[in-house]
Amino acid sequence: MLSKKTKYGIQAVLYLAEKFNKGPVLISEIAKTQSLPKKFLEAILLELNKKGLLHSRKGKGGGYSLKRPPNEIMLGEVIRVLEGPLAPVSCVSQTAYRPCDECKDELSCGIKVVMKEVRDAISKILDHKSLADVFVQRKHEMDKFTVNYVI
Amino acid sequence: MLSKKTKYGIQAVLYLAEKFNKGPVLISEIAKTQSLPKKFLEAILLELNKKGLLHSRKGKGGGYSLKRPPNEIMLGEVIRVLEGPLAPVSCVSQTAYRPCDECKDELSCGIKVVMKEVRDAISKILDHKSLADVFVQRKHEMDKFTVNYVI
DNA sequence: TATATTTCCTATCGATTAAATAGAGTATAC
DNA sequence: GTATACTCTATTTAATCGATAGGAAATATA
Repeated sequence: MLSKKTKYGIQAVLYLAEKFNKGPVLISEIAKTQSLPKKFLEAILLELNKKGLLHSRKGKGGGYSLKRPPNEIMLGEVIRVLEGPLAPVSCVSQTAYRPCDECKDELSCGIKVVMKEVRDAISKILDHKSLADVFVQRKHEMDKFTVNYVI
Repeated sequence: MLSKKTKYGIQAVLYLAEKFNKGPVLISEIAKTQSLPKKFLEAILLELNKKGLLHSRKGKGGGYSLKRPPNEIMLGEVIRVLEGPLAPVSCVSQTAYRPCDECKDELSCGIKVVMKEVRDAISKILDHKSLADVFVQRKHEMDKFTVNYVI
């Protein structure tokens, strides 16, 4: 299960995607409109910033913005920064490989092959779904439930 | 990332799968052969037992065994018992649906649709991979690295 | 029935992580 | 030079993880 930190982070970058090319956005604006705890959000954005997903400017007229356009930032990137590797076990992680310490023999492990499958399936989705894609999908989803009265 | 509890549990049921139809297996035997902390393993097996995956008998000649044959127990079941839902967010869980409390409006959530995709992809793998399947896969994997000297 | 065996149950412990907040520091626009 | 807004470090509280202890309950067998 994704942590609140990750969910907050995704909400925030989606908001920044919405405001892309409209100038810097204040942390407090994101916190207010998305109902997120401001101080916590501050830490989250800082982390995303350090990992190169965001751009920030201090002082008056400052704020946060996406470093790349929404169609070039993948959900997988955001999640990796805030939650860690996508892989269910570290020994099948592409970005953070580490042998499992419980595992005497990686070869005869058995679950490794299955978990690799899982990792690849997750990555196939999250590393190919951009913030822009999420927007389009959300739009579609909302339209399905919206009755369109055309006069 | 899967917890040690879950990994231990998987190791244990795989061992039980190996010993299926060969009578009850002692916790201490599993702990010893798989190098798992005995007391911790005890709690894990108890949980799997309560959720109906295992069969147990107390006293001399007792021990644990799989309640169903290895080809009828799916990895997904084991993981759900020990780790919780497969879904990355509770609002897309099939077995443990619960609205996310961060989420004002599930409809306009945006990430929900993506996470549903992820959940389905994970389930497609783990709910169709039985303990027996894992065995076959492990065998194949080991054979790939075994030079066969035929005299 | 007595006893050894083995799972079952409850409680507890230390360490780590999650979620959140506080407050001072630093850069920037005007 | 002052208000603004991000940056950094530290702390708090609660929850979870990993593990262990010790006795209760059930069972086989002598």
